[in-house]
Amino acid sequence: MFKPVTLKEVAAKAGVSYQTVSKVINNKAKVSPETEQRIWDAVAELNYTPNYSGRSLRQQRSKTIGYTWEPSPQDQANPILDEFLQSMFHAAEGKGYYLLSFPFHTEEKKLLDTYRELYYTGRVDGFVLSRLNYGEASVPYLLQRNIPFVAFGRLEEDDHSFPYMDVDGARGIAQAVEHLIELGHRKIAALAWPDDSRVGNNRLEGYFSGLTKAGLATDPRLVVRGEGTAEVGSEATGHLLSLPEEIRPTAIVSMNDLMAIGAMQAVRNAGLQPGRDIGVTGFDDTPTARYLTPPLTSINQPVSAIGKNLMKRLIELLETGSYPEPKCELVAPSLVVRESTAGYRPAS
Amino acid sequence: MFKPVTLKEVAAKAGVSYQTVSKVINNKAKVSPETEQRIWDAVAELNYTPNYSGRSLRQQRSKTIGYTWEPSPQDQANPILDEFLQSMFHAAEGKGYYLLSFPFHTEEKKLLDTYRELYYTGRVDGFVLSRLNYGEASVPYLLQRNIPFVAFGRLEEDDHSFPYMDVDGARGIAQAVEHLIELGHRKIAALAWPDDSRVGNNRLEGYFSGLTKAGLATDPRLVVRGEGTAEVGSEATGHLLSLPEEIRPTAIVSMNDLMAIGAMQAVRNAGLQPGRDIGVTGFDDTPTARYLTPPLTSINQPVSAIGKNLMKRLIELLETGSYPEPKCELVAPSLVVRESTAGYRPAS
DNA sequence: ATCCTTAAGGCGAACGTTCGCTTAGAGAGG
DNA sequence: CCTCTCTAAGCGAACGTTCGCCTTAAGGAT
Repeated sequence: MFKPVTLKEVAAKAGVSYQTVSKVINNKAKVSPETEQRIWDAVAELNYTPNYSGRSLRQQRSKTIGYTWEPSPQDQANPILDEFLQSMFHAAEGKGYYLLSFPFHTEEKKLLDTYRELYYTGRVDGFVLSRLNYGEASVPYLLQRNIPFVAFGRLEEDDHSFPYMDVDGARGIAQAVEHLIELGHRKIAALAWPDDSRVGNNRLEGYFSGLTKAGLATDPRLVVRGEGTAEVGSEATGHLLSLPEEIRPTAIVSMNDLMAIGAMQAVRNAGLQPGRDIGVTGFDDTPTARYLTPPLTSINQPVSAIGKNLMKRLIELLETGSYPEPKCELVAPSLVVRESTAGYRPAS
Repeated sequence: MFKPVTLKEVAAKAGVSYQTVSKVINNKAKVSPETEQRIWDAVAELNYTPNYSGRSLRQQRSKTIGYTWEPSPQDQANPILDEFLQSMFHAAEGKGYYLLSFPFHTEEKKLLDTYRELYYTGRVDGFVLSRLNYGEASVPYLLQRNIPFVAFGRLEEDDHSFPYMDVDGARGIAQAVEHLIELGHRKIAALAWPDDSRVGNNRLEGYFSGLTKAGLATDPRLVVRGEGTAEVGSEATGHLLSLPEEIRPTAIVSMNDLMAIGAMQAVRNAGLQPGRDIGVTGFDDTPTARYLTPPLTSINQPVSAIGKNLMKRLIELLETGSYPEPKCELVAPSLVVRESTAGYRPAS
């Protein structure tokens, strides 16, 4: 391919041993100023670039972080992927680290094998995980082998066995609930996920706590569970709107934007106007949210901050051997109010 | 970190020289079946994993491909990123290649420097570029240094100086135009991009050719240019709808979905119904498209096929030294018809 | 004069591979 | 019985670094 310039050539040009050149380059040198200058000149003149393989072979570290993620279905762009990736490798760059991405395998064994191979071949020094769910096999697998990693998301509410950062989903939904109550809503329904979703359960918790905190009763009939798709959101909302007047909700809190989109469709189908007649909120603040009719009130996650921080901490773990405190951290999302919760006019 | 298992340990266990183990592992061996079995047993027992740095140092290749991309603004998710990345590293995996992603620098010198560093340190063997535009400095930079790369997108219509795959944007827009003509539209407008966009110009060309082919006259007053945002789409459409009756368009072809979203808003603001009164089409088939009211007719790019193919070809280039024919390839996008072009009732 | 310290830089070794040449031994052919 | 060929495996070298110890010379203190 290309003729690599090596330490030896630089050394020859500068009239020193090649090990001395190495020392100068790595700032570990005891050298006279003149020699140092000669060496730097030679480096510049030959356009010397230290060879990565040689370096990592010697140092036994790859300065590379592995990351994989579950691909999104076609109708549902991953709203945070771009931002998350960008924030991570920007944080990594300054320290000389890069991000290696690799295929996500749904088959568990294959996925774990990929982790194993990447780590034990020395291609990566550690991993970033994301979107964890109950029973995620990767976590114990990596922990058991002492493979360094950090996660965006957690497994159990109070599990501090591995370093992570996560969005306080309960807090976010609670904010949405408070916002609706402030607008005058009293009967608020929730579109929730199946109860095998950790993230879903956490968010739903915020729904209950938000209501309770405001002194409102919770009603199991107002909580509908299903896959987080527009279709499910629409059907569930149709059902909610058909409830008898005295319990029929005037607002709907969804655990993600997609369900909220379905909800708004169902509201319109029922001849009602989202926002004015029925308040609707989402979660994720997908780019789509602002282009819906009406624009959707949603909850935005501080993705960049999380990516940057996770990377910074992982690198610190790799370089110092210990993870900085706090090992686990929750960050608050922020409510973005749009017209889907504006202009509510209580019927009574 | 971890105690790596080396060839020598395997060799000791199998009672052969370590070079022989290497040969067996790489299938370059002339060894007796029994010895081979002994070696494989030892490999399995010790859980041997060949060291990546050692290998790539010796072979002078990293089996890694670099990729960077311009981050999307927050309100505008990159509709193809996930699919493109996934398709690339799935195609790469089988051949033992992985994808290294790194920060995109808007500052040209810094970007080129990153390319240079990654290549000359031997961290990557080549690159994938995407979203090229006129005067893209990376292309000549890489060509001049003989750094291997492939591109998603081209620079000039008939430039075959580097290998690429691209979507035939003109063809896609022409399809949209044909579709509208078939529905009975005769006055069709275009929301185009500024003329410094190669992609935009290419797509716009399809608008003209589509009209011409159907024997319809083109009218410069029906072509509005601007940044590809919803705001611009909306304003431009407002302007188009205020044109005198005899030239006022009944359909609007946009160069991307975002402008089409704006267009539909403007149509509704004018008291008209997108689809029935004014046909609207987009480009990109973003996930948003199907959740708009009404769902947006758009043009879908075969992203996965492109990613897979590009990667396959780049690897072939790297391993054989020559790029497979055809060096440059255009692929046709497909029109996805939805309600924004359904139910048109000519006023006359 | 002798000893010690310090600055400046040399040098051998090792990180884990793969490549290509060499060699030992067995069997075949004359 | 000698030579040739072939097979199975060994062996030295090299890929480009970094690490830690060693050497040398100069200078200062005693």
